[in-house]
Amino acid sequence: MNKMTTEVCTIKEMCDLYRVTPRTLRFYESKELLFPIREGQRRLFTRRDRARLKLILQGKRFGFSLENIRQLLNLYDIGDQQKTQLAKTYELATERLMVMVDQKNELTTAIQDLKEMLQWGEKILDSRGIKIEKQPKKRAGNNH
Amino acid sequence: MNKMTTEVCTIKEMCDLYRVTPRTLRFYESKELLFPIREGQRRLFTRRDRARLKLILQGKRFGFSLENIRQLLNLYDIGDQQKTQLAKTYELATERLMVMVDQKNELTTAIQDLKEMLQWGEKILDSRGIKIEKQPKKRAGNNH
DNA sequence: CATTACTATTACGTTAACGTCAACTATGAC
DNA sequence: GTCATAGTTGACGTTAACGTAATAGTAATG
Repeated sequence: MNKMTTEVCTIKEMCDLYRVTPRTLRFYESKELLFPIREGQRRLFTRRDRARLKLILQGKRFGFSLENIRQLLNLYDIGDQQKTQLAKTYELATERLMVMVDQKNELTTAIQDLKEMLQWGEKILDSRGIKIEKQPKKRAGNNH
Repeated sequence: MNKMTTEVCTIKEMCDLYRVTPRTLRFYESKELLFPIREGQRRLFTRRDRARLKLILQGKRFGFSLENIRQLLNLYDIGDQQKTQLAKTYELATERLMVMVDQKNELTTAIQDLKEMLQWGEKILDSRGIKIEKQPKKRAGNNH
């Protein structure tokens, strides 16, 4: 239609933009999460695909399964047409939120329990004159 | 030795005591997490096995992998003999704790983000006159 | 003796989300 | 032509922690 090639991007550009692998994008397409158009054989990802991918990655952060995300994206697409769809999306998100809150609570108590065990261990070690090396603030983003 | 059959218990008794399946116990044995003695073919779980199983289940709560738990149990068994082993256990637990804290933080922000999305959704739904059914406080501990 | 209740071993199935590899195709540079 | 680069499809591999048969043995009970 026009020359704005930034309207679509290749698989590699997508990978660089969103830090995913080609395999991931093809996988998402096979799962009907993305619908890149084809230029011959090649995939070209549109603005819509980019928007969807953003939502997919967000969804993963929230712990939704890909299948769940697919459903949510479909509801999104239908959009305003059916009110009930929006409510359904809301409901799914609410359920997910409750699960996450539960997980957080479990994690909180588990952390507490483990901390107590560690304190107990410190006493034992200390009573035997073993020194505890305090971890030197492990660096995040360590490339192996 | 004596008549106290409560010293050891059968696989079924173990299952009832710790709410696991026979498959799980056999699996743990195959992974060298448990070492039941044999009466002919049958497995008999000793006090030691019960203690280990308790620790295994605790470890799972903390998110340790079974392989990790196996190593920890081995260190436990060796016990006082080698000081370094205790320190190693302590170290592993500390690492695990840090991972858990990270997870909790991620979960906390994810929850926050999702809550914001939900509030946004509520406004949209509200502006369209769609009523939101507040979940009737889902019951925890629901035995299916 | 037959049935029922447990148990054992072996081995393949499950789930999610990709990774890895092989074999091919298409395109542009030189 | 041919080398390099990027892309494609297809299919099998991976990981964890068991689940699920299928088959067989053993023991107590009626």
